[in-house]
Parts: sequence; structure tokens; C-alpha cells
Amino acid sequence: MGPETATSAARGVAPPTGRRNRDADVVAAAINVFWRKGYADASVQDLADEVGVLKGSLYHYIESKEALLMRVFDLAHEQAQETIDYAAALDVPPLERVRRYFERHVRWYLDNIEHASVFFREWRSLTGPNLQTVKRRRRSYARFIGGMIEECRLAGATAPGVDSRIVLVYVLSAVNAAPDWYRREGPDDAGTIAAAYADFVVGTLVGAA
Amino acid sequence: MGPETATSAARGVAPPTGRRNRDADVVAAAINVFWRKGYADASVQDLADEVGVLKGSLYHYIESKEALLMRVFDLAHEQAQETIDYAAALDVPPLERVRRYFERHVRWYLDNIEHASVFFREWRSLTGPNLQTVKRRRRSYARFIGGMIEECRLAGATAPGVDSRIVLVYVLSAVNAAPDWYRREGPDDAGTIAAAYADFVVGTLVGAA
Amino acid sequence: MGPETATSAARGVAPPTGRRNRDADVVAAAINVFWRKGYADASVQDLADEVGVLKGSLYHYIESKEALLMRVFDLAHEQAQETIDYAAALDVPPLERVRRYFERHVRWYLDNIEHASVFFREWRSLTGPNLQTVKRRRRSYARFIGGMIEECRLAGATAPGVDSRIVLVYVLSAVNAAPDWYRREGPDDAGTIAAAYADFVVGTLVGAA
Amino acid sequence: MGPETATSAARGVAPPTGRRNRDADVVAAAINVFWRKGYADASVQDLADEVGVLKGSLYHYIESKEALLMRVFDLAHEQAQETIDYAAALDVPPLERVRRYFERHVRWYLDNIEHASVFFREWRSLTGPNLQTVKRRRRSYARFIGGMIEECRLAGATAPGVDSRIVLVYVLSAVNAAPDWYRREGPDDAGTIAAAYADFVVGTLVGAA
DNA sequence: TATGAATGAGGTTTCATTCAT
DNA sequence: TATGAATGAAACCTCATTCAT
Repeated sequence: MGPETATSAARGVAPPTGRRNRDADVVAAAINVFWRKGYADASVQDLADEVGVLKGSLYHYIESKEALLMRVFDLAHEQAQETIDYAAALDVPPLERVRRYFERHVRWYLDNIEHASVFFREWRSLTGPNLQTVKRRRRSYARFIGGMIEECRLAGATAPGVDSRIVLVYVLSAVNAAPDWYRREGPDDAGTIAAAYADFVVGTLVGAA
Repeated sequence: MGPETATSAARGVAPPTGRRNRDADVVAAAINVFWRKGYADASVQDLADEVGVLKGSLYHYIESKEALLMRVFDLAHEQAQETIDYAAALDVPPLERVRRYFERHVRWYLDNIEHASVFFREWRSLTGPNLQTVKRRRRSYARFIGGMIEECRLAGATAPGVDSRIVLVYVLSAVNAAPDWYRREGPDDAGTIAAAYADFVVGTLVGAA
Repeated sequence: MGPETATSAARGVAPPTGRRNRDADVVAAAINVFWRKGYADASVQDLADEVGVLKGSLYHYIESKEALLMRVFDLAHEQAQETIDYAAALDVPPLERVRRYFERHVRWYLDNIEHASVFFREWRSLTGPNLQTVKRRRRSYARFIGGMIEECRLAGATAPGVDSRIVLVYVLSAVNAAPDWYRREGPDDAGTIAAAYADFVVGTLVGAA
Repeated sequence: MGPETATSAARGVAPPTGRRNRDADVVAAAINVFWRKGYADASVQDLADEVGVLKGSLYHYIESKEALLMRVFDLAHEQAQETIDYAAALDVPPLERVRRYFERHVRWYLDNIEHASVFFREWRSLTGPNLQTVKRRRRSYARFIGGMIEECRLAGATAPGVDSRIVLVYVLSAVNAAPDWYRREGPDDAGTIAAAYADFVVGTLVGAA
């Protein structure tokens, strides 16, 4: 897993720059605690313990527990957007774009299991505008991926009977649950699984009997 | 004690006409409330409101909030087991068994979205022996489905490079998330989606490029 | 974390002048409330009222209602142990050791009626390890006192027919109930009663007809 | 312990007369339950379980939980009064009257440990007129015993320095705690202990050094 | 007499958040 | 920046008692 410790492995943020990177530490702690206990069962005390400050002090870094959860989502969004930008910029045939998108996408999940798990499990705990924002983003992801699939269909690359809408939710579901099943210590490495998943997606598009 | 349970140790008389089957009502209410608010955010007050009794009165029917959640899981388990028994009893080729299993499986999800959603989302809220029981059942489901897939492979019905373990988690993930996406008021009816999903699963097995 | 404990991880500065020793206040309040209403009938609200904080705030100082009761017992134990150490260190004949032990012992009861009353009345309200601890201590007290009595017998200072075991429970019972009867505003002062009780004990040992 | 079972050994009431003696059963059950769990921790459900009826049905036999406790006290009072009447009617010297009173008194305790324990432990749980009644009776017992002791003093049978008031509470305390210490399965039988206690009391009166 | 569902008040405890120091 | 005491609302659960059947 690299040089990080097990408990702070979920960060994906830059390492502390020597003096102080408390914001990133706090988000990394939140990812870990929310992953282990779930947002609802995680107390602010748990978060403070993980960061190593007293409960009251934590409020110098966060506005509220939910705002902290939202920061976790914002960070994930940035990284998801990078994958989208990467795929959008590729100059390859539609099916290959899909394959490369999902390979990188799944790869991110498997390299950031805790973060990805929180991302997929806990969005229902958000409220009000935060919830709206996250839902909007999710629709935007789906629209982008749906667009890629539609391109494949228009290019005649998909099986005749395939319904783009159904295949979209099918493959998204399969892929997004990856962090629920993957074990770092398991027999398959992340690259293998990411490639296999990407192949499955392509197979689902072209091959449905 | 006769055939009655310990808690309803009546003297063998028929249940008074005035007494409805509150147990079933309570579980149905729990499914709805846990689905709308999530287990952690649902209060016992919410549950009592849904049933139409006072908070304290609810404890005539449940031993604890978690025990009620567990009853929701027990009920889902019974029905999941029926699908397994149905598929196991079929006298058809392996691939067809898989197809029919998943069609019925998905069909149950789509006909019981709230129940299925709670079943897939809230198991982490269980604790102690309840959690162990549910995990054990999940492993048992996976073992059954994995067995069906392995039968296909041994019968030479799957694509050469397919890794049974990976394809298992892939299709389970895709299928189990169905209640997250399906909208009853959407354009596709449950039968169509269930059939499409079953076809995707078969396609994933036989067709991975 | 350095040498400080995790929960009081102060930086070694003296406690702020504004912060009183709330721990001692809380135990004192508990003694009073448990004495007036009994442990079972005393609510956490009663305790908070006596301390002068809100109910929730009390949990900064206690872990649970029972843990607070246990602190009352721990404090009493410390003081009971001091009396034992005092008596054990005396260089006097056995009967005189008994007399001085009980005089001091009763004196403590009468000077701390509320505390002593709770100590003798409420130990059955403890549970689990707390209850075991208190029972163990009680056996230890009895063993010490029984040892003193046995010393008297071996020194030939007791009446011939005296059964050490029976006389032990007899005098302990008589003495331990003192706080139930004594009224501070009564005609006899604590010193007189303590001396009388000690004489009775000695009388019971040497004089049983 | 005679023909009764262990769990119903505390009654001291007449055995069921064949058809129905539910009142006595209920009091016997109360004695046992209050003895095992304490009045405050005993629920009406516990009482109903012990009697063998449903909770609601118990209210055909009792008016309230406290009224049931009061019946336990009334029954004990009847039996305590019998001992007093017995002693009062004796035509013996004062010291001998004291001795016989206490022998019988202690004997009752030891033969009815559960009942006696509740009698001495739980009177503080009564309220209002019930509490007043029980306190009045206790004063009356003390007055009777104090009268016997005073008779001894007037007859010149006590040691010169003895203070009647102090010796009264001393011996009462010693004697009343007997059910706290006595174990039916212990090495000494009830008759031996009752005699020894009575001797101690006399010894305390005549022999205080 | 017997039932057991229903009541409603009260119990202990947790916790996100604030604020004086 | 850091503390930790204090807040007060809300959580789950228990229980003595009532009452329609």
C-alpha cells in the first residue's frame, strides 16, 4: 500500500507539507472514520480522536459534521472529474474510450477504497443544498457515460437489441460496487480487476446475446 | 406450549377478530420508514407514527429497534431462499438456470423495491450476532450463485478467459443495485428490466470479449 | 501523546483557576442524593440538580449513574482501609486493638452518616464487576476483623464458649447499623456513642455469660 | 427447610387450601421477588411471572405495586406482634423475658429469611400513609423492647454504666441484620444461632465492662 | 376471572455544537 | 490556535397502570 499507514491510507491528498496541512488531515481522517463506522454512527469525538485534537478544537477546521462529509464528496468529485476529462480528451474509437474510462475509473476506486466507499454509501446522509449538489453531479456523471454509450450505439458497435438506458445503470451498478468487494490483500491486484471490469463493460455493450 | 409462540401464549383460541396481525404491519412500516429515512436516521417515534401507535406501545411488538431491522432481514431472507430453491430445482442447462435465477431474483427486487433497498443498504447497521447471521447468509447466497457459474464453466458454456470469482462479484453488484435505480413510474416495466438484466448476466458469462 | 493521558491531554499547565474540583463536588452530591432518595429512586436529573448543572452536562464527570455510585464506594473504601491500617499498626494487646478499631470505625460512620448509610444500603444496586469488587472488599474487611477476634481468643481473652464466627457477624451487624439510628441532633455526641459501641463489642467478646 | 420448595419457602402463609389461595400466593411471590431483585428493581412483570399469571391479571389481586409491598409488611407485622404478645405474657424475671423474646425473634428471622430481609431492607420504598404506618410500628416495637430493658435495669440486673437507649439500638441492630448474614446451608442451624444471639443480648445488658 | 394491547410519563444516555478562557 | 466545560435536544427503552374484550 505504499508508505502511508493503514489508518491514513485513504487520503489521496498530498502529504503534509512539513508544517501544517490540517485541512487535508481532517478530510483524510473523516474518510477513514466514516468508512469504518458509517457517517451516522461516527461521532465528532471519533473524528477528533482520529485527527488527534480535542472535540472542540475540531471546529476550527470544520463548520459542521455534514460540511465535513461534503468536503469528502467535493474531493471525490474533483478526482472523478479528472477521469472524465481524461476520457473526453482521448482520440480513440467510442468503445475504446469506454474501456479506458472504466479501467481508470475502477482503478481509482480500488486505489481509494475507503474514499470510494464513503462516496457511494453516504450521499443519502447529506441534506438540503449539499444533497442537491451531489445528486446533480451524479446525474452529470451518468449523462457523460450515457453519452459515451450512445456514441457506441450510433457507431454500430453495440449489439442490436441493447437498450442504452438499461445497460447504463447495469454497468454503473456493477462498477460502483467494486470497492465493496475488493480486498487489498486478495489474490487479484487492482490493475487486473480494473482491466477485467472494463472488459466486462465492453462485453455487456457488444455481446449481450 | 402447543403450536403458538412463547410471546403469544394464548390458550389455543382463535385470535380475537379485533386483533389484526400487527406483527406484519410493523414490519411493513419498518420497511417503509427505513427506506425513506435510513435506519440510523429513523427514530422509534417515526416507526410508531407509521404504525399508528404510541412510541411505548411499539415495544409490544418489537424487542428493540435493531431486532425490528433484523426481522426485515429475516423476511427478505425467506424470500431470497425461495428463489434459490426454485432455481436449484430446475431441470435445465446451467446457463439457463443462471438466466432464470437472475430473472426471478431481479423481479423480486423490482416488485419490492423498498424491501430490497433496505436489504442491501442497511445490513451494516446490524451488530453482534445479527450482523454475523446476515454476513453468513450473504456468503451462502454467493456460494450458491458461484456454484451455478462454476457449473457453466465446467459445461464449457463460458468464455475462455472468464474468472469465476470476478464475474461473480461483477454480476452480483450489477443486479443487487437494481432497486437503487429502478423507478416504478419509469418507462420500462419490471418484467422487461428483469429479463434484460438476466440477459446481461448471461452475456457477461458467455460473451466477455 | 506524551505523558498525559488521552482524555486529559493538557499541556502540563496548572488547572485554570476558574475550574473547581467538580469531581469531588459530584461525589458529594451523589452521596447526598443517594442518601435522601435511595439509588434506585434518584434520577440523573436529581443528581444534576444537586450539582447545579444540566443533566447532559453531568456526563462530563461521570460515565454512568452506576459508575458514580461506585465512586462513592471507592471513596468509602479508601477511608475504611485507613482505619484498618491504623488498627493493624497499633502495638497493643488484642482486645485493646479491637476496641480502638471499632471506636474509630464507628466514629467514621457517625461523622459521615450519609456516606456510611449509602455504603451499607446500596451495594446491592451495583452490578457485574463493581458488585464483585465490593463483595470482595467486604469479605476482606470481615477477614481482618475476624483475625483480630481470633487473636483475642488465642490470647485467652474471650469467654470460653464464644464462637468467633457468630460473634463476628453479631458485632459487625450492630456496629454497621449505627448510621441508621444516630441522629446528629440527638442527646449523645458521636464520641460518646463510638466509645460505648466499642465497649459493647469488647463486652460481647469477653462477657458472654 | 421443611416441605416447601426453595422458591416458595418464604411464605409463612398457610398452604393453598386446595382450590384457591391466590392472595397468599401473591404475597409469597412478592416476598421472593422483592428479596431477589429489590423492590425498586422488581417489575410487575417479574411478580406476574412468579405468580404465573399475566401482568394485567395481577391487578385483580393487587391494587398497586406499593400496596403489595405493604401487604408484605402487614404480614410481617402480624407475626412480629405474635412474638411480642408471647414475650409479654411470660411470667419470668426481666432478663429471662428478654432472652426468650430475642431467641424467638431471631428464630423467626432465620426461618423466614426472605420475608425478614424485605421487612428490614425495603421499608424506605413505601410512601405516604404506608410509610407512616410502618414507622409507627417500628417505634412501637422499639418501645416494647426498650421497656423490657428498662425493667431489667430497674430490677438491678444490668451493668451499672449501661445507657438503655444506646444498648437498645445496639442489640436491635445486631439482631435485625441476622437475615443478612445467615445462610441456610451454613454450618450452624437456626436454633443454635438464635440461642447464641439471645445470649449475646443478655451479655450486652449484664456484662458490659 | 383473565387477557394483552395500549398508554404516557419517565428513565439513562449520547451528541453536535458553542463559548469563555 | 486550542481547550474542555456546558448546553439542550433527542435518542432508545422501561414500566406501572388501565381497559375493552
